[in-house]
Amino acid sequence: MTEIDGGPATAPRKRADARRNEQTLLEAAAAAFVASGIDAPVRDIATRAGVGVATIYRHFPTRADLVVAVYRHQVEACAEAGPALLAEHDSPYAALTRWIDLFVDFLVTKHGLAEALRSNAAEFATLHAYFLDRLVPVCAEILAAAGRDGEIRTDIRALELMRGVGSLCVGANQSPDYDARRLVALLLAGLRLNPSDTAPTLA
Amino acid sequence: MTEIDGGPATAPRKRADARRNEQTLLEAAAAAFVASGIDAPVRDIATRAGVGVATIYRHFPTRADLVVAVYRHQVEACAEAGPALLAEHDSPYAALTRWIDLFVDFLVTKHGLAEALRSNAAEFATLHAYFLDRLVPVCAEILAAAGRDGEIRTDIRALELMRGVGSLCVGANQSPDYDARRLVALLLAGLRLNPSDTAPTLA
DNA sequence: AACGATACGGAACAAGGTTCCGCTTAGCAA
DNA sequence: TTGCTAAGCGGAACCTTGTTCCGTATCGTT
Repeated sequence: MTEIDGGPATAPRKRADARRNEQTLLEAAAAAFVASGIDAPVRDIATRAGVGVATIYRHFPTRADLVVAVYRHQVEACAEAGPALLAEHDSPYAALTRWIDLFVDFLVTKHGLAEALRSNAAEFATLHAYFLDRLVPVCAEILAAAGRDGEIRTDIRALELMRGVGSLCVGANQSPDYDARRLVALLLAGLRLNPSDTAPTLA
Repeated sequence: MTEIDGGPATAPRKRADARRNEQTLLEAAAAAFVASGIDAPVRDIATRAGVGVATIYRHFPTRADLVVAVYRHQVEACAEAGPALLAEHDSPYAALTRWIDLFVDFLVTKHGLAEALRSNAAEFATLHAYFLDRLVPVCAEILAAAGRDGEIRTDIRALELMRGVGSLCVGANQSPDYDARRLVALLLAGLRLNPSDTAPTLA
């Protein structure tokens, strides 16, 4: 996203210290997110990075911008895994379960991310725009393939499914006896047209 | 919960103004919850009730205590509906879907309640203790009946299912294109051992 | 070396939760 | 009826966290 240089008369390339700070902030934020979830206090992140709070707002106007920047690589990896999984599995449904696995892994290891993704608060508009725009089409492609093969019902949209999965992942780390994966598996089982094809056990 | 009088040497019966205030607070809180969700600012509730903030804390030490008190009646009604539904439906699975419907209705009409129920934050311990202690056994009974009849898989516990449903209901009112009920239906479909028995359409 | 634009830090402000403390008043007894 | 005491009350004060503002420092260029 940040242009290295490139196009004709794009952004005039930021000052060196600004670029340095942005990088430092990303690392500090990543650390803070691991320690306290994505709701880590702005001051904490600023302190970790050794900058003032205003610097954070200057680089990342909303928390969502920061979150997006921190997790962009992982979202990208998840998105790219979709076509790959489709290619390497004969059954699109198998690819779907594997891909959803990746998505769940991503969500549950980032404390608070599922919650933010679920929320519709204006602050997270950026986060929605990026995460969903990037991942929904991937999910839709897998769903469509499975639908064509008659493996699953076709009356569910990708966004809807991902919202559901995201909701189930909220709070995954809050209780030892809440296993988001089992419930997601149940949800996916609900998609099947002929469930006797698959093992009926829940993980 | 508040003893009218009763037992031998129990709580020494609060002062009249205290009892009056408690009632006023419950009404004010109910109104505030409808207007702003269960996260309504303490000051708002206090203003509505015409009391100071400390009075709220005195009667309801945590927000969860207040929430529980406000919704106790409705939780009770939901709990009592369980056995009734089982009795009036031949298929326990049908009773299950109806009962879950009631539960979902309850959650989605109380902004923020599902979220609180899902959360494991220490503050909501009281809320968990009451809501879940009261409703989980009811759900368990219906699940067991459906399991005995071979309608659903038996490897899912009531608490687990209710957590899942609760999670799906979080954010039900946040997006016009998020329909918690459809997803809950999908989750319940995932429970079925022989889904071809039921209509495969999602509401 | 100097200058203008960019970026910075931290104080200041806002909003919400929680606690503290001096005052009020219900309930009881003389 | 009048006093007394403890339960109860109100709201100011305090803490935490997000957000903005502004005087100052620094970069990059001339």
